[in-house]
Amino acid sequence: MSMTISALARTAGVNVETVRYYQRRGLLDRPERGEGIRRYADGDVRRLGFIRSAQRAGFTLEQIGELLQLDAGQDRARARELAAERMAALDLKIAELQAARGALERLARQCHAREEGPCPIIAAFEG
Amino acid sequence: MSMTISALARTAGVNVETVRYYQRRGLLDRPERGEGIRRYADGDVRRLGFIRSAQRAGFTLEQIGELLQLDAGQDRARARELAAERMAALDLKIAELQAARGALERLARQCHAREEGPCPIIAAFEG
DNA sequence: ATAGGGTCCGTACCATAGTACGGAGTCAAG
DNA sequence: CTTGACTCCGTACTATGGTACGGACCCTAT
Repeated sequence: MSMTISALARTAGVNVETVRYYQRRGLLDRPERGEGIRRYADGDVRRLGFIRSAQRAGFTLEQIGELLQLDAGQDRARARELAAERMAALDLKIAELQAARGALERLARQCHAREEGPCPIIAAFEG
Repeated sequence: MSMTISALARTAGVNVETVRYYQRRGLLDRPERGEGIRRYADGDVRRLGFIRSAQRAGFTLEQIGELLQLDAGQDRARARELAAERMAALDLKIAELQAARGALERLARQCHAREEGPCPIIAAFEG
Protein backbone atom coordinates (compact mmCIF):
# COMPACT_ATOMS: atom_id res chain seq x y z
CA MET A 1 0.00 0.00 0.00
CA SER A 2 2.74 2.39 1.01
CA MET A 3 6.01 1.70 -0.72
CA THR A 4 9.43 3.18 -1.16
CA ILE A 5 10.68 4.25 -4.54
CA SER A 6 12.62 1.05 -5.02
CA ALA A 7 9.56 -1.06 -4.22
CA LEU A 8 7.55 0.98 -6.72
CA ALA A 9 10.23 0.53 -9.35
CA ARG A 10 10.50 -3.17 -8.68
CA THR A 11 6.74 -3.62 -8.85
CA ALA A 12 6.60 -1.90 -12.21
CA GLY A 13 9.72 -3.58 -13.46
CA VAL A 14 11.70 -0.44 -14.04
CA ASN A 15 14.85 1.13 -12.68
CA VAL A 16 14.65 3.51 -9.73
CA GLU A 17 16.36 6.12 -11.87
CA THR A 18 13.64 5.71 -14.44
CA VAL A 19 11.02 6.55 -11.85
CA ARG A 20 12.94 9.68 -10.92
CA TYR A 21 13.28 10.51 -14.57
CA TYR A 22 9.52 10.28 -15.06
CA GLN A 23 9.06 12.52 -12.06
CA ARG A 24 11.39 15.07 -13.58
CA ARG A 25 9.42 14.88 -16.80
CA GLY A 26 6.22 15.47 -14.87
CA LEU A 27 4.75 12.06 -15.69
CA LEU A 28 4.76 10.89 -12.11
CA ASP A 29 4.06 12.82 -8.94
CA ARG A 30 6.59 13.31 -6.20
CA PRO A 31 4.46 12.53 -3.15
CA GLU A 32 5.05 14.56 -0.02
CA ARG A 33 7.82 13.29 2.14
CA GLY A 34 6.28 11.54 5.12
CA GLU A 35 8.98 11.55 7.77
CA GLY A 36 11.90 12.12 5.43
CA ILE A 37 11.12 9.61 2.72
CA ARG A 38 8.56 9.74 -0.05
CA ARG A 39 5.96 7.00 0.10
CA TYR A 40 4.19 5.65 -2.95
CA ALA A 41 0.79 4.03 -3.23
CA ASP A 42 -1.23 1.95 -5.68
CA GLY A 43 -2.13 4.97 -7.73
CA ASP A 44 1.51 5.46 -8.54
CA VAL A 45 1.87 1.83 -9.54
CA ARG A 46 -1.09 2.16 -11.90
CA ARG A 47 0.20 5.36 -13.35
CA LEU A 48 3.59 3.86 -13.94
CA GLY A 49 1.86 0.89 -15.53
CA PHE A 50 -0.05 3.26 -17.77
CA ILE A 51 3.15 4.93 -18.89
CA ARG A 52 4.79 1.62 -19.75
CA SER A 53 1.74 0.32 -21.64
CA ALA A 54 1.32 3.49 -23.59
CA GLN A 55 4.99 3.36 -24.37
CA ARG A 56 4.63 -0.15 -25.71
CA ALA A 57 1.85 1.22 -27.91
CA GLY A 58 4.44 3.54 -29.37
CA PHE A 59 3.49 6.78 -27.68
CA THR A 60 6.44 8.99 -26.83
CA LEU A 61 6.83 10.24 -23.29
CA GLU A 62 5.69 13.62 -24.48
CA GLN A 63 2.46 12.21 -25.90
CA ILE A 64 1.98 10.19 -22.75
CA GLY A 65 2.28 13.41 -20.83
CA GLU A 66 -0.53 14.82 -22.93
CA LEU A 67 -2.67 11.75 -22.38
CA LEU A 68 -2.19 12.18 -18.66
CA GLN A 69 -3.27 15.79 -18.95
CA LEU A 70 -6.39 14.69 -20.80
CA ASP A 71 -7.10 12.24 -18.05
CA ALA A 72 -7.53 15.17 -15.72
CA GLY A 73 -9.36 17.35 -18.21
CA GLN A 74 -11.50 14.59 -19.69
CA ASP A 75 -10.97 15.91 -23.19
CA ARG A 76 -12.25 12.86 -25.00
CA ALA A 77 -12.13 14.34 -28.48
CA ARG A 78 -8.44 15.04 -28.16
CA ALA A 79 -7.82 11.60 -26.68
CA ARG A 80 -9.52 10.01 -29.68
CA GLU A 81 -7.52 12.21 -31.96
CA LEU A 82 -4.29 11.08 -30.40
CA ALA A 83 -5.43 7.48 -30.56
CA ALA A 84 -6.33 7.84 -34.24
CA GLU A 85 -3.00 9.43 -35.06
CA ARG A 86 -1.18 6.68 -33.23
CA MET A 87 -3.20 3.98 -35.00
CA ALA A 88 -2.33 5.41 -38.39
CA ALA A 89 1.32 5.54 -37.45
CA LEU A 90 1.14 1.98 -36.16
CA ASP A 91 -0.48 0.76 -39.38
CA LEU A 92 2.32 2.28 -41.34
CA LYS A 93 5.00 0.88 -39.11
CA ILE A 94 3.43 -2.57 -39.05
CA ALA A 95 3.22 -2.65 -42.84
CA GLU A 96 6.84 -1.60 -43.07
CA LEU A 97 8.02 -4.22 -40.64
CA GLN A 98 5.97 -6.91 -42.34
CA ALA A 99 7.44 -5.99 -45.69
CA ALA A 100 10.91 -6.12 -44.22
CA ARG A 101 10.14 -9.42 -42.56
CA GLY A 102 8.88 -10.95 -45.78
CA ALA A 103 11.83 -9.72 -47.76
CA LEU A 104 14.23 -11.04 -45.18
CA GLU A 105 12.57 -14.43 -45.16
CA ARG A 106 12.66 -14.83 -48.93
CA LEU A 107 16.27 -13.81 -48.95
CA ALA A 108 17.30 -16.16 -46.20
CA ARG A 109 15.67 -19.00 -48.14
CA GLN A 110 17.51 -18.07 -51.29
CA CYS A 111 20.74 -17.78 -49.37
CA HIS A 112 20.20 -21.26 -48.01
CA ALA A 113 19.35 -22.76 -51.37
CA ARG A 114 22.63 -22.04 -53.07
CA GLU A 115 25.74 -22.34 -50.95
CA GLU A 116 27.95 -20.82 -53.63
CA GLY A 117 28.40 -17.23 -54.67
CA PRO A 118 27.50 -14.02 -52.94
CA CYS A 119 24.76 -14.02 -50.36
CA PRO A 120 21.60 -12.55 -51.85
CA ILE A 121 20.61 -11.00 -48.54
CA ILE A 122 23.07 -8.23 -49.01
CA ALA A 123 22.67 -7.77 -52.74
CA ALA A 124 18.90 -7.59 -52.43
CA PHE A 125 18.86 -4.60 -50.20
CA GLU A 126 20.55 -2.45 -52.73
CA GLY A 127 17.64 -0.55 -54.11
CA MET B 1 27.60 8.45 -63.26
CA SER B 2 29.91 10.82 -61.42
CA MET B 3 28.16 12.96 -58.86
CA THR B 4 28.93 15.37 -56.09
CA ILE B 5 28.00 14.63 -52.52
CA SER B 6 24.89 16.74 -52.73
CA ALA B 7 23.73 14.92 -55.87
CA LEU B 8 24.32 11.61 -54.13
CA ALA B 9 22.39 12.75 -51.10
CA ARG B 10 19.55 14.07 -53.24
CA THR B 11 19.38 10.86 -55.24
CA ALA B 12 19.13 8.78 -52.10
CA GLY B 13 16.79 11.23 -50.42
CA VAL B 14 19.01 11.99 -47.48
CA ASN B 15 20.80 14.99 -46.09
CA VAL B 16 24.37 15.74 -47.14
CA GLU B 17 25.34 15.65 -43.49
CA THR B 18 23.89 12.18 -43.24
CA VAL B 19 26.16 11.00 -46.03
CA ARG B 20 29.15 12.43 -44.19
CA TYR B 21 27.95 10.81 -41.01
CA TYR B 22 27.79 7.42 -42.70
CA GLN B 23 31.29 7.99 -43.99
CA ARG B 24 32.49 8.74 -40.50
CA ARG B 25 30.84 5.54 -39.32
CA GLY B 26 32.60 3.62 -42.05
CA LEU B 27 29.41 2.67 -43.86
CA LEU B 28 30.23 4.63 -46.96
CA ASP B 29 33.59 5.15 -48.63
CA ARG B 30 35.20 8.50 -49.08
CA PRO B 31 36.27 8.27 -52.71
CA GLU B 32 39.56 9.85 -53.68
CA ARG B 33 39.34 13.50 -54.46
CA GLY B 34 39.49 13.88 -58.22
CA GLU B 35 40.59 17.45 -58.87
CA GLY B 36 39.78 18.76 -55.40
CA ILE B 37 36.32 17.32 -54.95
CA ARG B 38 35.18 13.81 -54.19
CA ARG B 39 33.12 12.21 -56.91
CA TYR B 40 30.53 9.54 -56.28
CA ALA B 41 29.28 6.83 -58.61
CA ASP B 42 26.43 4.37 -58.89
CA GLY B 43 28.01 2.00 -56.43
CA ASP B 44 27.71 4.64 -53.76
CA VAL B 45 24.07 5.22 -54.60
CA ARG B 46 23.38 1.51 -54.30
CA ARG B 47 25.27 1.27 -51.07
CA LEU B 48 23.40 4.20 -49.62
CA GLY B 49 20.19 2.58 -50.82
CA PHE B 50 21.22 -0.60 -49.05
CA ILE B 51 21.82 1.25 -45.83
CA ARG B 52 18.41 2.90 -45.94
CA SER B 53 16.56 -0.33 -46.79
CA ALA B 54 18.31 -2.27 -44.11
CA GLN B 55 17.50 0.52 -41.72
CA ARG B 56 13.83 0.28 -42.64
CA ALA B 57 14.11 -3.42 -41.86
CA GLY B 58 15.13 -2.41 -38.39
CA PHE B 59 18.85 -3.07 -38.52
CA THR B 60 20.92 -0.61 -36.54
CA LEU B 61 23.76 1.18 -38.26
CA GLU B 62 26.15 -1.06 -36.39
CA GLN B 63 24.48 -4.19 -37.72
CA ILE B 64 24.41 -2.68 -41.17
CA GLY B 65 28.12 -2.17 -40.84
CA GLU B 66 28.49 -5.87 -40.12
CA LEU B 67 26.33 -6.79 -43.10
CA LEU B 68 28.55 -4.68 -45.29
CA GLN B 69 31.60 -6.47 -43.92
CA LEU B 70 29.98 -9.81 -44.75
CA ASP B 71 29.36 -8.57 -48.24
CA ALA B 72 33.09 -8.40 -48.71
CA GLY B 73 33.86 -11.60 -46.85
CA GLN B 74 30.94 -13.59 -48.25
CA ASP B 75 30.20 -15.12 -44.87
CA ARG B 76 26.77 -16.42 -45.75
CA ALA B 77 26.21 -18.33 -42.54
CA ARG B 78 26.65 -15.19 -40.48
CA ALA B 79 24.45 -13.22 -42.85
CA ARG B 80 21.68 -15.78 -42.41
CA GLU B 81 22.21 -15.67 -38.68
CA LEU B 82 21.77 -11.93 -38.63
CA ALA B 83 18.72 -12.23 -40.85
CA ALA B 84 17.20 -14.84 -38.56
CA GLU B 85 17.83 -12.74 -35.47
CA ARG B 86 16.29 -9.75 -37.12
CA MET B 87 13.25 -11.73 -38.23
CA ALA B 88 12.64 -12.95 -34.71
CA ALA B 89 12.92 -9.42 -33.41
CA LEU B 90 10.58 -8.20 -36.13
CA ASP B 91 8.00 -10.87 -35.30
CA LEU B 92 8.04 -9.76 -31.72
CA LYS B 93 7.79 -6.12 -32.57
CA ILE B 94 5.01 -6.69 -35.09
CA ALA B 95 3.00 -8.68 -32.57
CA GLU B 96 3.46 -5.92 -30.02
CA LEU B 97 2.39 -3.22 -32.38
CA GLN B 98 -0.61 -5.20 -33.56
CA ALA B 99 -1.68 -5.75 -29.98
CA ALA B 100 -1.32 -2.07 -29.28
CA ARG B 101 -3.21 -1.24 -32.45
CA GLY B 102 -6.07 -3.54 -31.56
CA ALA B 103 -6.31 -2.22 -28.05
CA LEU B 104 -6.30 1.33 -29.27
CA GLU B 105 -9.02 0.63 -31.79
CA ARG B 106 -11.32 -1.00 -29.28
CA LEU B 107 -10.80 1.85 -26.90
CA ALA B 108 -11.46 4.53 -29.47
CA ARG B 109 -14.71 2.79 -30.34
CA GLN B 110 -15.74 2.66 -26.71
CA CYS B 111 -14.78 6.27 -26.28
CA HIS B 112 -16.96 7.19 -29.22
CA ALA B 113 -19.91 5.14 -28.05
CA ARG B 114 -20.53 6.95 -24.81
CA GLU B 115 -19.94 10.66 -24.83
CA GLU B 116 -20.26 10.92 -21.07
CA GLY B 117 -17.81 10.11 -18.35
CA PRO B 118 -14.09 9.55 -18.43
CA CYS B 119 -12.49 8.45 -21.67
CA PRO B 120 -11.69 4.74 -21.52
CA ILE B 121 -8.59 5.18 -23.60
CA ILE B 122 -6.70 6.46 -20.66
CA ALA B 123 -8.21 4.25 -18.00
CA ALA B 124 -7.56 1.15 -20.06
CA PHE B 125 -3.87 1.55 -20.18
CA GLU B 126 -3.50 1.33 -16.47
CA GLY B 127 -2.32 -2.21 -16.05
C1' DA C 1 39.74 37.78 -61.35
C1' DT C 2 36.28 37.78 -58.33
C1' DA C 3 31.65 36.66 -56.47
C1' DG C 4 28.63 32.97 -55.46
C1' DG C 5 27.87 28.56 -54.51
C1' DG C 6 29.35 23.93 -53.33
C1' DT C 7 32.64 21.05 -50.85
C1' DC C 8 35.60 19.51 -47.03
C1' DC C 9 36.22 18.48 -42.35
C1' DG C 10 36.34 18.70 -37.46
C1' DT C 11 33.74 19.78 -33.76
C1' DA C 12 29.68 20.88 -31.49
C1' DC C 13 25.03 20.39 -30.86
C1' DC C 14 20.13 18.16 -30.96
C1' DA C 15 16.24 14.82 -29.37
C1' DT C 16 14.85 10.70 -27.01
C1' DA C 17 14.99 7.79 -23.18
C1' DG C 18 17.22 6.70 -20.00
C1' DT C 19 21.63 5.40 -16.54
C1' DA C 20 25.29 6.66 -13.38
C1' DC C 21 27.50 9.44 -9.74
C1' DG C 22 28.29 11.70 -5.55
C1' DG C 23 27.29 13.88 -1.35
C1' DA C 24 23.96 14.51 2.08
C1' DG C 25 20.18 12.85 4.70
C1' DT C 26 17.33 8.99 6.83
C1' DC C 27 16.03 4.53 8.65
C1' DA C 28 16.22 -0.06 10.84
C1' DA C 29 18.88 -3.51 13.18
C1' DG C 30 22.24 -4.90 16.18
C1' DC D 1 24.26 4.89 18.72
C1' DT D 2 26.63 3.38 15.06
C1' DT D 3 26.80 0.77 10.78
C1' DG D 4 25.02 -0.33 6.41
C1' DA D 5 21.41 0.06 3.26
C1' DC D 6 18.34 2.99 1.20
C1' DT D 7 16.69 7.65 -0.31
C1' DC D 8 17.04 12.29 -2.19
C1' DC D 9 18.51 15.34 -5.69
C1' DG D 10 21.15 17.75 -9.01
C1' DT D 11 24.18 17.12 -12.48
C1' DA D 12 26.59 14.55 -15.76
C1' DC D 13 27.04 10.93 -18.82
C1' DT D 14 25.38 7.18 -22.23
C1' DA D 15 23.59 5.42 -26.84
C1' DT D 16 21.51 6.20 -31.31
C1' DG D 17 21.03 8.69 -35.38
C1' DG D 18 21.55 12.33 -37.00
C1' DT D 19 21.94 18.13 -37.84
C1' DA D 20 24.30 22.48 -37.61
C1' DC D 21 28.37 25.55 -37.72
C1' DG D 22 32.46 27.70 -39.19
C1' DG D 23 36.60 28.38 -41.60
C1' DA D 24 39.14 26.91 -45.48
C1' DC D 25 39.17 25.44 -49.92
C1' DC D 26 37.48 24.71 -54.86
C1' DC D 27 34.82 25.51 -59.16
C1' DT D 28 32.21 27.99 -62.47
C1' DA D 29 30.15 31.82 -64.66
C1' DT D 30 30.36 36.53 -65.47
